[in-house]
This record gives sequence, structure tokens and C-alpha cells, in this order.
Amino acid sequence: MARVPARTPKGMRDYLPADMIKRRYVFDTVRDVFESFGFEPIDTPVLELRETLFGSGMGEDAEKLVYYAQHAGGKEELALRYDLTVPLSRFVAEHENDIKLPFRRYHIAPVWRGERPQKGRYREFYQCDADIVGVRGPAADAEVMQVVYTALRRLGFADFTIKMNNRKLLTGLGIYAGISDEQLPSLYRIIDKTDKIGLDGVAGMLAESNLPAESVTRLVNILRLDGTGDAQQRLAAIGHLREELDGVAIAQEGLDELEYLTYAADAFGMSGDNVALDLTMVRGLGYYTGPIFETVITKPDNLGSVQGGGRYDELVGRFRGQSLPTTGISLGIERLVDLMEMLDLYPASVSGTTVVQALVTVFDEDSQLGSLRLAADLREAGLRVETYMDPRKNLGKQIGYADSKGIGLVVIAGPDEQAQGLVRLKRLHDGEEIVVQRAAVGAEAAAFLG
RNA sequence: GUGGGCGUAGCUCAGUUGGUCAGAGCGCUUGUCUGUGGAACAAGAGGUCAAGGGUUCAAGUCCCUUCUCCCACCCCA
Repeated sequence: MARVPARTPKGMRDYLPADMIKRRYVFDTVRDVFESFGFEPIDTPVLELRETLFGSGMGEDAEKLVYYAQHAGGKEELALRYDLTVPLSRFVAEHENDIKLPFRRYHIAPVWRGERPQKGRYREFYQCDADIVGVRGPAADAEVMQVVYTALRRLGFADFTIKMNNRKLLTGLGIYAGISDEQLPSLYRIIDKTDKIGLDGVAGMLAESNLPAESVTRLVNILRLDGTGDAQQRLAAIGHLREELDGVAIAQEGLDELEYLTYAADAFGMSGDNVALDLTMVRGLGYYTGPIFETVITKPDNLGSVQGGGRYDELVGRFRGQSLPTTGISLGIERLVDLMEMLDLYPASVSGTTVVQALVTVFDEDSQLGSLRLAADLREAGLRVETYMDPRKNLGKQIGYADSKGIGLVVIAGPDEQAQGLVRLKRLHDGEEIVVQRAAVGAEAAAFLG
């Protein structure tokens, strides 16, 4: 019989127990942070109607990466969700009667993109989104930025930069440089390449795109602005932009928001190393309308961004008629998990490859039920317990099994101990062994484990 | 989607200019060992050399195609 190849689809992975223990730690930490800011959990189907996803302003490039999902007799045109933002907009419109505005929700779930896989880039991956629906003011933007900062700090990251920019400012730059609306997307595309090709490269590409030389010069001079440093330096940079873009109303609006966020970051105690103004950060998704954010880890700096987000005030309107101002962020858990590993940021409690804390040994078939009962008592006391299943194996094999699996405690209650109403507890990492009363085994074992 | 690199036992890899080249270490199974692990010794299982096609008397080794993974674009978490 021909063997069926055992493999996952391209760009999609299985997670082993050791992987899941670490992933769960990251998910739990992020969830705790989200909830501490008052975000409520929701979930949505992994499939959406195709019309929900398409034309949402995510961009034509992105739409080509959407997975279709159809069953034989299906009458609906379905697709796997590409992000959690478009589903949220649909969700808000659909459940308006059941939610309270402003609506703060978080959503931790997988999304699918048919890209070519690379390190830190998969076709199925989890996103952790936190969004605030129904608040127009920049306080909401400031708060989602603070969520990013808090979550990364809580996970143990120190060297990262939350880059901020503003779509209104970018629009204003287009006006300032005398660029038509049709040319704006290609302008953004070029500007976004700055960190790869440098400003000179950008200038070259702009010149090739038949922009007037004067426009190119004016633009590049603005983009040259240094948005790093402490709050005072960043405020000074914004002041400089204000003068330069005097008379461009939309740009001034964007600058107002950036100024607010700069003050906010300072008030939140974020250092100048963790925040930066970056006029060349654009973000590909087309639905952003105001402040935009993107975070990169700066120490190992080869894994792309770990966070993206911003304000998208028009998206909900697609599903609701009248729109609702919305802002939010998305953390890329896959890259965070990879980076946590590289930087060794996991606490000792999640370093193991098993959830089992204690192994109850077994001596023979006659006493096996007694072993199962002993395990039950230990579980009652809150321990995670596995019972050894093969009574023919000697004690040495059973201890060896516990050791190789990383189980810290072996529980021994053979005929000798049972006759005296006792249980023997052996701790593997230091070989320490104690004898305790059978009746008190739960508490004793928990204490012995530390 | 475009260009490039890689692919030999579960894992890490060795395989000379095509001709005992199907191997090693680790891991796994069993035994020494029906009450105390990380060891030792012995025996054993496991591979259509990623898949398919071609050149040749002969291919893991050369050529073509496909696929995974990786890298650079594109784009993005």
C-alpha cells in the first residue's frame, strides 16, 4: 500500500507539547495585559463571506493572498480571514445592539495568508488584536500604543522601537510635494522602502517615477527628519514639520495627533529608545486613516515587525452605513515566540517539555488500582499527575521514564509503604527522597515540589 | 508571483573523479535488572538515499521536472 506522506501544508506547522507550553505562556501574558486595559474577549468564524473581505481597503496585493474555502455543495462564497480587523468591523456592525460603545475587544486567533514562507513568516499564524471602537480622540490611539508597550515589557523585551506615523501627515506630504491622488499609492510604496534602500535610493526611485525634481527634493528633505531621541527632541521635530508644512491643513491635523501621542508616550514613561517618529513608515493595508504604529525588536533585528496597527475610521462604515471611528493594534505572536526563544526570555516555569508534575509508579497488576487511586488524591490536591501504565516494568524503568520526560517528582507506594500507610516521594532534580503519611500525601507532595 | 540555496535512518551528519555506499553518532526497542533515574555492556528495529523522469553496462553521486524547508525580492505579524 502506498504510504501517504505525513506533512503539513506549506507554511503551516504542528506544535509539539514543548512548543505549546511556550506559546501558551505568551498568549496568557498578552491576554492578561489586554484584559488589564479593559479589553473584552471575542471570537469569530475563521471563514468569512468573500464579499466581507474583498474591497475592504486591504489592497489588491493582499487580496491575492486570500485563501478560498468552498465545500462541494456550498452556495456561499467563502474565504479564510486575512486579518482580525476586517472581521471586527463586520462584527461591530452585526452586533451593534449587543455591545456597548466604546467597544474594547481583544481577539487572539489564527489568520491565513498565501505568502511564500520565510523565517518568522507563515501561511497560518496567530494575531493578538486589541481595538477600541467608537472613540474619535487620540486618547484611544495613545492607549493602544501603551498596550503594545506594556505587553512587550511584560514579556521581557527591552530593546524595541514603537514607530509612529500618521496617514493624514502622509497625505499632506503628497499635497506639499504636488503629487496627484492617483500617484499617492506608488509614492507610499516608495517611501516605505526607505529602511531597505535608504533615502538616496528613495530619491532615485521618486525621480524615475516622473516626479518634478523640485518635488523630490522637498519630499526627501522632509523625510530626512530625525524622529528619534527623547520627547523634547521629537516635539522639536514635529515643530519643524509644522513650519515646513504650514498651510497644509491635513498635515497639521496629523501633526496634532502625533504631538498628542508624543506627550502621551512621555506621560506613560516610555523612553526615547522605545518610541520613535518615523515618516517613512507607511503600512501596506489601505484602510488606515490616522495614526499608524509598527514595532520592531531592535536587538536581533532580522525578524521583521512584531506589531502593526493604527486608526481606521471608515472601515466599519462598509458594513454599517455610518462609520465608527476605530483604532487598534495587532501583535504577531509567531515572531514574538521566535524572539523569546532567541533572547531566552522564558521564565524557568515554562522551560519544560511536559505539564506533568508527578509520576505515580506501579508495582504489579494487583496494586494498579491502588496507584490510580493515589494519583486521584494527588490531583485533588491540585497536582498534574500521570500514572505509569505498565506494571511489568521495574521501578528503575519508571523513574527513567519520568526523568527523560522531565517530570520532577516520582511517587512510590509499594507493598512496604502500603503496609505502613506511607508513601515515598522522590524528587528527581536532586534525588531527595522523603516518606510521608498516605493520608496527607497531597499537601506533602505539593510542598515537596516547592 | 520572481530569482537563488538545500533535501541521505526519529535527530545531527559522513558518503572520495558515477562501480561492496546504504553508513556513523545520538535517540528508540529488548535483555543483563518484578523495589530506585541520568551509566555500562549486548542484541535489535528503522532508509524505495524528498518524489518522478532521463543519461549510463552501472546513479545517493550527472541532467530535467515537481515538492518541502531556507534566503533575497514582493508584501507583511
